[in-house]
Order: sequence, then structure tokens, then C-alpha cells
Amino acid sequence: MSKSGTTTPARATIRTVAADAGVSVAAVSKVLRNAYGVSDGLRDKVQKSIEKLDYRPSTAARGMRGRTYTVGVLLVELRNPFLPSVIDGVQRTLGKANYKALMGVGEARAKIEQSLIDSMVDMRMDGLLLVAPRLSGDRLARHAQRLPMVVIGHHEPTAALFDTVNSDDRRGARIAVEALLTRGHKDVHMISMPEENAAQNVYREREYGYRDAMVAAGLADRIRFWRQKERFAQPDGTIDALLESPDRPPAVFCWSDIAAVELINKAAARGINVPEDLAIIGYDDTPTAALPLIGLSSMDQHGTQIGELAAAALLSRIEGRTVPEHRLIEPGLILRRST
Amino acid sequence: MSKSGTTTPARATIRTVAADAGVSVAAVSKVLRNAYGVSDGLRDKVQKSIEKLDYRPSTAARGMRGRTYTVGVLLVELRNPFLPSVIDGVQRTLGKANYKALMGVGEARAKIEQSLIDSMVDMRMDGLLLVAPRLSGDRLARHAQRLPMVVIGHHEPTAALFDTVNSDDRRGARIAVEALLTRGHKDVHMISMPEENAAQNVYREREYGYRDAMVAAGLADRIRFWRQKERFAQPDGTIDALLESPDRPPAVFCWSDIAAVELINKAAARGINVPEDLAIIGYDDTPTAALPLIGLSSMDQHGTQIGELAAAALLSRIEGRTVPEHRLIEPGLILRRST
DNA sequence: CAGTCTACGTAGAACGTTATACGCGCTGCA
DNA sequence: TGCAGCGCGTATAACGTTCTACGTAGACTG
Repeated sequence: MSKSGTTTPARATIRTVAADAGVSVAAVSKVLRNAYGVSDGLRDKVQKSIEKLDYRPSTAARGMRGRTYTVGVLLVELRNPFLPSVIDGVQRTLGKANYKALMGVGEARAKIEQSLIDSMVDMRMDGLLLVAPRLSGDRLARHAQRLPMVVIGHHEPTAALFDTVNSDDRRGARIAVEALLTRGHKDVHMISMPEENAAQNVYREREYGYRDAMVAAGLADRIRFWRQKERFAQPDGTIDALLESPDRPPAVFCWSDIAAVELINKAAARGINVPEDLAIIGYDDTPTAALPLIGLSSMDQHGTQIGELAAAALLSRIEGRTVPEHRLIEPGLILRRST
Repeated sequence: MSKSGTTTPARATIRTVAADAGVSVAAVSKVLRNAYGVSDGLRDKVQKSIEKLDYRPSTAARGMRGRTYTVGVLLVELRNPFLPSVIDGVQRTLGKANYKALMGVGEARAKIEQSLIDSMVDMRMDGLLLVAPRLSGDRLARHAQRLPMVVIGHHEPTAALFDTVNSDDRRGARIAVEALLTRGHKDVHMISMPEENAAQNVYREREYGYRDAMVAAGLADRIRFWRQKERFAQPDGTIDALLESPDRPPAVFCWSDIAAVELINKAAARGINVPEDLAIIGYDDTPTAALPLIGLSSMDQHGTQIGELAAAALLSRIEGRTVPEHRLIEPGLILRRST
């Protein structure tokens, strides 16, 4: 922290290491990639020089020929409560294989996602892991053509060029709705996304699951959706409308805790008793749902496990697998006061 | 999406573009970097070819000589409620300058942070933006020696080699505590981090601010800290102890909403009335604090603004500035039911 | 003992940019 | 007329890896 002089010692390159160890550059490279044809003696010499010189290979240079040992992770939106646990799983699994994850945040906009993916490709990342991308199926396929890719939170069970790992949203929704039906409720309604966003197929799956449960219980005629209007979860009057409607149902299943938490708060503000007058189940099992003052029942998607599986799938794809894998993880119901 | 054949057309390189436009490779490079010595005619020709061939320069290759137009952003921990708004600001500002952000998640562990920063350096990113890093001051300085760097959420006002942008935590804490004092409370206590974590100096600053307010009110002898034990915000009995203590104070200032939300929930569970029997102010103004059922007063750090300023600082550093800048943003008090 | 195989190691071209150094044709001025 | 200066464009050497192709020595085979 002196004046300014402290000139940084030039960074060691593979050549420096080779010279120091008294071997060829190619030999060092082989050791780095633990490629075939390296004797123990040589490996040791090289390792020693590497440590001595504090050498780290330049990912940028690597990108020009071989692997970067880095994968790009595209996140929809930092506020998404599903993310942290997924990323935990991803990092753990990648870390074991000595891979690093570098992430971009798409702000839930296809344009931004597109440009972020381009950046990742331009950096020559070895693979892509997309979490709940907004991009359409064939756009995704186009990218998958160029490099290994795994998608989370986007149902595309017939995709041939990439893998998917998802919570079984249809089944999860059905489980949630059945829990409400078991309590004796008949008019179970669902709060869902706007139509165009439900095309974000995770939410469509949850709608199917809701339908499944209702139909199976012989309540097909009681099916009813309350659709939020805003793009993303901004309070927009839908929930107020539901609460004030003469048709207010005794039980509601919500596409996400985001809506369910708003619902439970606004119900309390109106003096509506939960769960006696209004039973609620949300989705995602956010930390907020677990607060005693909220006590919201919800569906746990097992994010960590999803992250681990997705990362493992990506690694095996990087190693050459090309036959697609599509996994569905069964979510778990967490019952709390609201049901 | 056919069988597998669909061989991807080889990606266009700067050479392809040069050939197509009938100019030299160097000319194309100049256009890309809008460097000196390009006529309008030449620029047009090149631009046209670039679009026609859908050419994008390889960041990896760029990294070997010049800039990558990418900055690395290191995040402490995805669950940190302060992050989303900061990143919004960062992305907006970087985007305008045609820079991209790629992020790493340090999981609040210095080891991981270190290795992530190394990765970013290895990728030849043009600069580093660290958000609430756990790394020590001189470790930070060491990195700053190698490339432009800006730090958020870590007070280091005398650092010579990098910039900092922070919320004025000391002042914010003082404002919060004064709001409690104004209500007539004398015994205002503070829930804080464990000692070693308070060395995470953001929290130490908040402790100073608490002290400042108490001392200024002539209540130095009433100062009292309740320190949580766990590394990060896991409920650990501290809050239960406070609530059951015979010395239970009438007002509490919390180092973060994380603690405050736990406090307000546990108080409710014990039938303690907030704010009559217990007034509370948290920090961070998380979405949870704003829920009607919670109604927690809190300090807004103006994260978006911090993100914008930090990104702007980083860009100007990349452009060559070397004299350090240390900015403090005044946070705002958000009063809700809990006070 | 010639020939083949295996294990280990090396030389050097490539990867796709940037940046330096230079060339060439015009202008303008003494 | 000579030549400095400027504006525009080009040739080419880096940058730090990987990877293919090849050489060599010793072990094994028939």
C-alpha cells in the first residue's frame, strides 16, 4: 500500500513454468489437463514449479483452443426465491469437478438473456446452465446446438439437444390442491399468472395439476382461475378482487408464495380468518412462508437437489454425452397454519 | 432439430468479416474498437459485413491482448436481501457503456471468494466489483494492484488502490436509534453480529452509530449489545434470551431485518405487543419488513443508487482514473408499525 | 535379431484478436 | 520544388494456451 511504485511482478505463464521445471511447454500443458503420457517424475517437477511461481493458466488463452473449465449460469431474476438453493447445489457439484460457475442475471427479459448467453459463448464457456429462462424452446435449441446446455425451471420434455431438470410442477400442484380438498373444501380456486406468462410453462404445469386434482375429485365445474395482470408479481388488484368477491372461495391455491403471501396479508387486514374462512397453499416454500406470523403452507421444490442434478448433467454432457436426459423431481408439501 | 447432422455453420471470425468487406483484418479491428483512423465509408462496409455474417468478436481472444468489455461481480451470498437492487443499478450503468457483468457467488467464505476472483482475473475481465466481500483489506489491495476494482459494503475509507461505495451505516444506525429515543425509550439495546463478524466492518459501523446516538442522548450507561452466536443469521437462542430476560428492553435496534423479523415473530408468539411493549427497527428494508403482517420499520440503503455509483466508478477506473474515490450514501428511515 | 508396441516427451502450428509500425497519397507551405 | 504533416489503411508480431504429429528409447514378440 505504498505510494504507487510497487510494480506488480509479471504474471507467470506456461513458458515460465516450463523453463523453471526444465521441460517443454507441451509437457506442462499435459500436466495441467492431466492428459495421457506423463510420468510421475515429470508431473512432480511441474507441480513444484507451478506452486513456486504461483502459476494459474489463463482462461482467456485456454478458451482459444481447449476448455475453460467454466460454465455460464443464467439466472432469471435475483429476487426469485427459488434461486439460492439451486445455486448452492450447482456450485457444490461443479466445485467437485474443479469447474467454476459464472452467472448472468437476465432480468426476466428475453433480450437480455439472449445477450448474456452470447457473452458466455463469446467467452468460450464449456457449457450453459439456464435457470427458468424466458427464451422460447427453439431459441434454446439453437443455442444448445453450439454447446452443452441444461435447463432448469422450463419444461421441454421432448427437447433433443439439451437436458432439463425440473420440479414436477404438475404433480406438486395436484398434491397441494388435494390437501385442500381433503379438508373438505369444494370450491378451490387458483391464483395464477397472466395467460401469456403462464406460457412460461412452469406455471401452465401447475395449472394442469390444479385441474387434474379438481377433475379427479369430480369438481371440474368448480374450476376457476384468478389471473394476475402484471408481468411479474406486482400487486395489481386481482387479490383484492378475489377477497371482496361474493364468490370468494373457501380455499385458494397460488402459483407462488409471492401471491400467497400477499393474499394472506390482505386477508388478515380484512379480518378474514385463515384457515377457517380461507385456506391457502402457496408454492416455493420461501423463508417468508415459514415465519410464524405468516405460517403459509407451501410446496418445497428441493432446489438444492435440482441444482446438483442439473450440474451433474451438464458435466456429463461436456464429457460427451449427447442423448438427452429429462428429469422430474417430486416436490414436498409443507403444511403450516394456513391450511 | 433433426437427427443430429445439422452441423452448425462455423462461427464467423474477424478474418471472415475482413474478406467479406474487402478490407484488412486490422481495419475491422479498428472499427470494432472504434479506434482512430477509420473513414465513414470503411466503417459502413465493415458494419454491413458484421451484420450480414452475424459476427461477434471472441471475448476469449480479446482477452489475450485487449479488453474483454466484461467486469466480474463478486456477490457475498445470494440470500442477502441487499443484492437485487444493487445489481439492478450495476447492470443498468454497465449496460449503457456496453459492458457486461458476470457474477460469482462467494458463499460468504473468503476461500471461495479468493478462487472466484482468481477465475475472473484469469478470464481477463476488465475490472472487479466486489459486493460485501469477506476478504481482508490487504488481500483486497493486492487484487486491486492487478486490475481496476470497486468495493461495495465494506468500509475501507483510506484504501488507495480501489474505490468504495457504501451506505453510511454509522449514520443510518444513528438515525434509527434516534427514532427510538424520540419515542421516549431510554433502554435501547442492539442485536448485533458475533464479535468476529462485526469485524465485517459494515456491522461495526452500525454499532458505532448506535453508540453515537446513545452517547449523544446521555445514555451511555444504557448501551447494551445482544450478540448472535452463529456465523450467519441462523436462529440461535439469542433472541429468545432477550425476550425472556428480566432486563428485556422496551426498544431494540437490529443489525439487519434478518434478526428483526425473527424478533418480531417471536415477540408475537409470546404475546408481547409491538410496539407498545417492544419497539423494533431493523436494517435493509427487505420485502418481508414491508408486509402488513410484519410491519417492521427499517433502514433503506438505496441499493440501486449504490450499484449505479459503483459501476460508474469502475468504468472510470477502467478508463484510467487512479485517484481513489470513497462515497457514502445516506440511508433513509422507513417507519412502520413496529416503532 | 528384426520388427512392433508402448510410454514418455517435444516441436510447432493453430486459435482470434489487438496494437505497433509503417506505407502511401494528398495538402499546404516555404 | 521539396518536404513536413495528416488521414487512412495494411502487414504482422504478439498474446498464452492446446493439440496433432512425431521422435526416441526400451520392452516385448516371434
